[in-house]
Amino acid sequence: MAKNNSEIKADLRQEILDAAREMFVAEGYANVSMRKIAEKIGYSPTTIYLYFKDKNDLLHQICEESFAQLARNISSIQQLSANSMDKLRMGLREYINFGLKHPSHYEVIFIMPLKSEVEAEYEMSQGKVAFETLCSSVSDCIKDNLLKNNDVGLISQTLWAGIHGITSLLITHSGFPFAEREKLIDNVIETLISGIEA
Amino acid sequence: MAKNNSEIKADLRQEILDAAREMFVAEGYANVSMRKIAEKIGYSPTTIYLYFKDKNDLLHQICEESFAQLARNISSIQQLSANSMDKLRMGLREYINFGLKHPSHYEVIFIMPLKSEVEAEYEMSQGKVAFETLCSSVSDCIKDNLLKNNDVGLISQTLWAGIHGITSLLITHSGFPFAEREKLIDNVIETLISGIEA
DNA sequence: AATTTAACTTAACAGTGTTAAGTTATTTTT
DNA sequence: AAAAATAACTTAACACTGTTAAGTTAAATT
Repeated sequence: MAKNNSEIKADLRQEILDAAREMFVAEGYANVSMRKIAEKIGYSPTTIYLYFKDKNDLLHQICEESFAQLARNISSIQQLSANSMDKLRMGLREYINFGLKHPSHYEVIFIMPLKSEVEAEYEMSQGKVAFETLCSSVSDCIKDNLLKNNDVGLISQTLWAGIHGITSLLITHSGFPFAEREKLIDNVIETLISGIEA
Repeated sequence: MAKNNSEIKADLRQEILDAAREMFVAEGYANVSMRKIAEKIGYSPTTIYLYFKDKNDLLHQICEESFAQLARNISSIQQLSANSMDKLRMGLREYINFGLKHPSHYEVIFIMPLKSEVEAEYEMSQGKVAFETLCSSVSDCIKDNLLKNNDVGLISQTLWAGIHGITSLLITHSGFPFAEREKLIDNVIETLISGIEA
């Protein structure tokens, strides 16, 4: 029943991550202080620094987890038995849905600029996995001769720009009088698909 | 030679705006404190609060100025003698260029989420002007029967999503191994245009 | 000449991220 | 079994932050 010490230690790191993620999502990164996180988990603020370099590092670790989740979601779509173009469409939609379902989270991951000295080292290491999943979906469409261009990287980055654009606009400019949400998202995806189609 | 008092007062507001903009651009909104701004202009920190409600308000006022500049830039393109589709293309490119030329500035305007109680009141009052300039450019293309859809708002929002996407990605994910910048921007614009074209 | 107003400052509050030093309990070594 | 080392955590403090209430000083108005 009782956990031994190493389990408790391992748990504490995850406990901090869980508490921080929940609070970042609920109140926004800037509005959550190390002291508040510490209070929530019942430790002193400085304990967090035993597990994470600083507040930015804590954010980065949470980003990694979320990137990994998004990558799994998109990846599982690619294993459905549908044509490559429809799977690409579904992948794009999953990306947007992921962002809109976790707006504060998406903000933290993709919108907020994370300037850290060590950022270059591990930046997007899981984010790259998610992007590469998109690339392989695009690659499948190219193999099926469905696109007018065969530069996988260029097309994938263009698609990413499009879906990141609509996702982040809907999140950060919530006061703007956008068209009906589903209709707008459909239009963005169909415009992108139609723009790269053969 | 010497300015009278009302001129000095009027100047001080602009002086604060100029100093704040320069520092926000150079160091990022979060890294500039009211005290640093005050020191730069040679007044006490609290003086700023005589001209602006709070730090967020100061940011909003700067945004308004920049929106207005962007709107003028795009608007002047629409008065060239070229076909409506090319002018639309040039407008899209001007938007992206504006963002990349003033990355910290763009960040402050379009990327950073500005949650203020009074935001809804004046949010994007100049931003709307910029957006409406894009709308009228789209509208011209529709009049010339060049688009496959005639929903001006929907198309404009889709285009905005695309150009905002590439601009903000290039700014905030500068560590990502993007394709060659000009090639990528061209591809985004051509994909969007080709996606809405008749 | 007295009063009001405008423009600005001082001092302070309540918070922030972060660090250095200290404590306590457990584990390892002798 | 006693001593030393380590791990896990806390206390106290530093140097900041945005913001406000109260105070000052000089000019304009009555």
